[in-house]
Amino acid sequence: MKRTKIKDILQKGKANETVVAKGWVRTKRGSKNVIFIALNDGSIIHNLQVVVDVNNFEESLLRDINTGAALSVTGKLAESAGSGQSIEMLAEQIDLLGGSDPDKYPIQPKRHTLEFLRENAHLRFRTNTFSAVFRVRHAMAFAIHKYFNEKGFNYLHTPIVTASDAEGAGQMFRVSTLDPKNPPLNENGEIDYNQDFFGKATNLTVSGQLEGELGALALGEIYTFGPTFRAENSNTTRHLAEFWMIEPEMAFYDLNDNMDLAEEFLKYLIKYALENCMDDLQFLANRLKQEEKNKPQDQRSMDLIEKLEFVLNNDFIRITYTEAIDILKKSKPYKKNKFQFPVDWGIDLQSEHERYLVEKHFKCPVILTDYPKDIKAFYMKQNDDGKTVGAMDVLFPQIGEIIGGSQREENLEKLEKRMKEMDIPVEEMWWYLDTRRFGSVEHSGFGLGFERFILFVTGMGNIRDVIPFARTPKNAEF
RNA sequence: UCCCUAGUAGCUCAGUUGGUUAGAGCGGCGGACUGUUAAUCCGUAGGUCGUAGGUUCAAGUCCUACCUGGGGAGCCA
Repeated sequence: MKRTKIKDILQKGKANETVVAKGWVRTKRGSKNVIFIALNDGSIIHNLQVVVDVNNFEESLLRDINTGAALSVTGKLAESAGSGQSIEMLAEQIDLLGGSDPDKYPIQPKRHTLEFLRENAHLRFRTNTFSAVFRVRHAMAFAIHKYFNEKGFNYLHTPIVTASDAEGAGQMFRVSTLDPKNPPLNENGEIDYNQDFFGKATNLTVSGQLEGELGALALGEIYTFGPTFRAENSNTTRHLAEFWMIEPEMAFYDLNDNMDLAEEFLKYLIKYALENCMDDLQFLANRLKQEEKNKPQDQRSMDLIEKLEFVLNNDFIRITYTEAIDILKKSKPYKKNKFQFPVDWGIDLQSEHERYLVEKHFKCPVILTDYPKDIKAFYMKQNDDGKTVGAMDVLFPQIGEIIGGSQREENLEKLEKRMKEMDIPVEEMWWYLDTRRFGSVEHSGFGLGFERFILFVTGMGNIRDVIPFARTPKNAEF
């Protein structure tokens, strides 16, 4: 007999039907004559309650059914006599597929801290919280492809190994096959990368954007969705050394089109989550409530599902950097000297400023546009005022910058001039500049940090808990 | 990288101004219980107090360095 997934049993199973369920034991409890096993197979957050008449089974088998063990159970479904579930299974045959020593299995049937589970990342999928998080993560990855496919975007695979160090997005991981103990040297005594695998120094990508632009300026609209690597020594709840990024790039889009797309895209994903992941979201919402119940009222976050619905049903606020500086200068914390960092036109906004705008002033996602050119990348569209560029950052409560994007400078002379000003090697970037030489058009794009978005949707607090195996400074276990 | 903070049983933590044999809850194990919901009740085992130095008659407790975790900041997605 084929196995039936527990999701299907719980949602479609009928009394008196005989089925086979396979899964892992969450808890076992019971008395002299009857034992209850909570069985979970990852298909849904809920467990199947297996009812075992002790007299029908070998004592040694029952002894081996411990938390974490894998079972195949055949039995008849029945309306539950207990109150926690509507349907349950009366076991007729139980096979122990894989035992689990209760003395050594780290995941106990009790509350664990997220820190402990992070150190047991190989087994944390077996908890309610992490199975919920990773089902939601999957659903969001799927919805991303679905959204772009429906809009006629092409999924473009940009390279993971790159020779370009001009992307300007931070420190890179070197990729090399040279002997680290005895690398070949050139006349100047420097490492001779001509002898390396690719004949030049190469790194892991920090962004697929530049290659993405090449695709967009022919295919029209493309997006990338792949791993991204930054060798920054960042130790925060929202940075990873290896993370996944979605980067759409569109020809014939100006900054407003870009913002419209970003907003529509985020709302599409949130709607998809609400329509397809309700069980998991409900669980995560409760988890968050439990976690925060000891906090004072004003420090608790909004109910997760209410928060998602709020973002879905409200327009994002769109203001310029200049207007934001104005608002900050008129704000209470500014006047009372509560900000730690200065607020002045031309300097980048600090976390505290962004949080004030999003969480206190507007209480809504905010898109900031038209930043001073000196704090933004070389490729951004230079505005007519000569001072600002057509950048846009989407700021979310708690997470901060979730999207960073811009209209791209399509004018060859302006772009080359800016590159020289910022010491970007123009000659090496000949392939990028060719798009401006031949049929250059207005175009735009942005990058969405996938894990930051998953933080928002799941209500989790640490980015290391929304990626299966986190890579952070001093940590590449598993 | 900087600032703050923590490291005591499998897990979560308590351990007073340094002072005899280091505690609890949960989990594990054994037992009880005619259907439980992270079951309940009784019993039981389990600890080089992060590592290395130092101060002291005496260090889980004080000092120094290092390692690791957590929070915040910077860099950014």
